[in-house]
Amino acid sequence: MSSTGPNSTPPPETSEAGTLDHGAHQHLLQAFQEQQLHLRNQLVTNDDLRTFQVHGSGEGPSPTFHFPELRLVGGVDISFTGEGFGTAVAGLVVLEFPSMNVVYAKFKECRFDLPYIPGYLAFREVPILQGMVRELREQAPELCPQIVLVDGNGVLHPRGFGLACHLGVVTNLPTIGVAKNFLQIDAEKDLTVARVRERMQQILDGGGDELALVGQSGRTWGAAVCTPGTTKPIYISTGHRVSLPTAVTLVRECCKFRIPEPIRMADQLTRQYIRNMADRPSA
DNA sequence: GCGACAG
DNA sequence: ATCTTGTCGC
Repeated sequence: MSSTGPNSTPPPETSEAGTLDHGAHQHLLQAFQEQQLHLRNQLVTNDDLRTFQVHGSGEGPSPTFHFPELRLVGGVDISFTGEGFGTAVAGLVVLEFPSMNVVYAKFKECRFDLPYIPGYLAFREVPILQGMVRELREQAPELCPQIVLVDGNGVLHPRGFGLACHLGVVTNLPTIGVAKNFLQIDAEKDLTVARVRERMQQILDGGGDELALVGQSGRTWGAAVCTPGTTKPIYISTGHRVSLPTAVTLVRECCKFRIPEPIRMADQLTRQYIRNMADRPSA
């Protein structure tokens, strides 16, 4: 092929743990994109009324006021062990709503062949998480969550189909995306990290705590929310079978700290599992 | 070429 | 994501 001269000939081999060769996986990413475009047609953006039916009509701040039918909320997270860049542990937890008591927690060791690429998080994480949801349904169907909070974005994503959407569609479970950092969307040039931070500060100064993430196109991608006592927002977006207003309300009601409990527990317990793993190397 | 970059 | 204990403060 034509490129540079025969002098600076690039080495043919690159595969090995930690080597990020986007070119070598270009075809896989393209296939993955096409798969996503099909799945995206199945995305549901309105509320699942059985889960989110509103109780009463408009007064009295009760913890369960908005979601009288909601009992179980799930949370998923994947933590890395440090032993090789592809070695990780995935966690799926289920909490009781609104007590936020953990009633189910499962972990699974796994390895990744492909690197993390912004915009393609689902490519790595969906397979393992989908398997864990299937296992839960088989082993303890009575503990299957009515909705799952995912550590990553929903429609707040370059192709409008982040990890939360993807996991929601393939499992047919309602999902909400909760990201700890803002992912810029190429098409919305005005929605940059700096601008969002700036506008969020204005909201805070005005006594508010929530910023609608509306791009120049007019589309609402999600919301930046500073949960009580925090200045650094979390970025909430719809995954599947839920509306943004409902997603924001539910996430708020799951927050004891900055990160909603289901995700915080999934993260915390997964790390704990990794620590205990080191003591017992006997496989 | 440069910047941006969920976990 | 991860390297990392104690510590300053409401």
